[in-house]
Amino acid sequence: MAREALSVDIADQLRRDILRGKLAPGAPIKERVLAEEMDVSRTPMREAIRILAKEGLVQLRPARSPIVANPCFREIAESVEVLRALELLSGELACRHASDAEIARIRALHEQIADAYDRVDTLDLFEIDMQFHIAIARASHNRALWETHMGFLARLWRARYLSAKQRRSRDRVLRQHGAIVAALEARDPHRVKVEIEAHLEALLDNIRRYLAGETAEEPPAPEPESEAAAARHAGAAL
Amino acid sequence: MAREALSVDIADQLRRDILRGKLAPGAPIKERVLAEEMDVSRTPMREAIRILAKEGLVQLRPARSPIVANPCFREIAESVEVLRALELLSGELACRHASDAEIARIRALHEQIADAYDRVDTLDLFEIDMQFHIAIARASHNRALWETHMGFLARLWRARYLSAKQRRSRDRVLRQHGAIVAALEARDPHRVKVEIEAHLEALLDNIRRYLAGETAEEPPAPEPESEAAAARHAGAAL
DNA sequence: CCCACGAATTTGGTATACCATTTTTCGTTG
DNA sequence: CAACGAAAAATGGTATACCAAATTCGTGGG
Repeated sequence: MAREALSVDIADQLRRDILRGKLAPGAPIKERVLAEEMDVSRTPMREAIRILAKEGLVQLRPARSPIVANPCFREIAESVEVLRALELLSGELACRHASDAEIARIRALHEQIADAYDRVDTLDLFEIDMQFHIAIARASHNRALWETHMGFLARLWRARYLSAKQRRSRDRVLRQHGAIVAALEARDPHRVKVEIEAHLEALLDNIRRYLAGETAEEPPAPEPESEAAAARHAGAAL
Repeated sequence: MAREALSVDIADQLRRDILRGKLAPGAPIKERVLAEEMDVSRTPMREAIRILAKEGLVQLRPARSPIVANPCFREIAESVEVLRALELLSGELACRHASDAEIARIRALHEQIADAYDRVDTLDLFEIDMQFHIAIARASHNRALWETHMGFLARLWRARYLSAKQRRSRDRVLRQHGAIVAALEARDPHRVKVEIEAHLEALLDNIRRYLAGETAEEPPAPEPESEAAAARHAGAAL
């Protein structure tokens, strides 16, 4: 038994393809062709698609090909709002619970970013950025929190990546990261909160600017999704 | 094509069985026997199990039967901490974005609870309680928020239910609900925040009391789950 | 009597085949 | 030539069969 996994490998691969743009937003995900391309059967491919759907990277449609999610600005902004709440909590808890070693690692990641700044390509840089933010969430020592946080990072990967590509914002990002690290080292929850908020505000600005006038193509959200149907998630239909 | 569904029906059924206690915490979920019991094939049963796993109600183990999640107090407390952040944000946004009709519906649910107070059985009462909290989250008009919020409600269903069963806490719960509704009607974010915080604090107290000395049977968390493996979720291994 | 080793069974993961619905295309007709 | 309709192709959902790993239980040796 392949100890827990072909489907997650496929999911990883798909995720990369989506985030790298090989599968454009809005593109259909045909499980048959993708399964053949990757030389696996439909079953694990199907599971992989579900995994990505839960993460919000692909959108399932009843009796239709799933498509690569293509969130409008409003949807992105809503996710960022939740991400803000999660990161603020992470920061607060990290001040209380993080070990010195964990904070040191966060600083190390920050310096790694500053170091690689204009040596490596944006995507590689962005990977470290991701690790930086994940490390903060993990430093909260709250598993439910960092797992959820990671889910939102994945969901916002593309938007964050597009934001990070805008070179002129890099100085600001670097400064903000530095400020966050310093506040963590001081274990000053209020400063951490302020700095994280500023960082996310800047992210939202970048995204807003990027998406300003372009894709007004998609309908806001044709899906009705009745409250009753949605409520099943919580077992409300018990 | 049964318009997107058998697996979610099964998931609903399983969720009910878990929450109603038919499948006790720690019990193994054998996809073969459950599939036969429900007279479906293993494929959709498998998908259903994954759905519940993502919700945190069942726990997948590599090369082992999944088991019904049996979180220890620490894990519950961590989830409640995240739930607090989500509900605080919900309350704040609801103050700004909720329609009067939505707030009226929240009050109606509150009064329905007060009404049914000691007429109906705890489980039915609890369903309404669930709807009450979901309605607040939905009033935020932030889809990502209320979906995530609903996920945590599901994850905490059992703990919340056990808390709600303690009759002597019901008066307090009712008072707190009333205070939350009043604060929402006044659209006073600060009051909403205070009241929600009190409500969740009480919840945690109840759970703590309930689980006080009993199940110290399970190992804290034998799963190492390397950071690298976990980081895949966020595409960090890109 | 206990421990160790191995075979059988259990169980989850994967592949393949089948079915139902939807979409598309092509032919016919007004 | 356009529009409607039926047939065919495509696609996702479900069922079944097969495989490999892991646990378990029985047996033999110490």
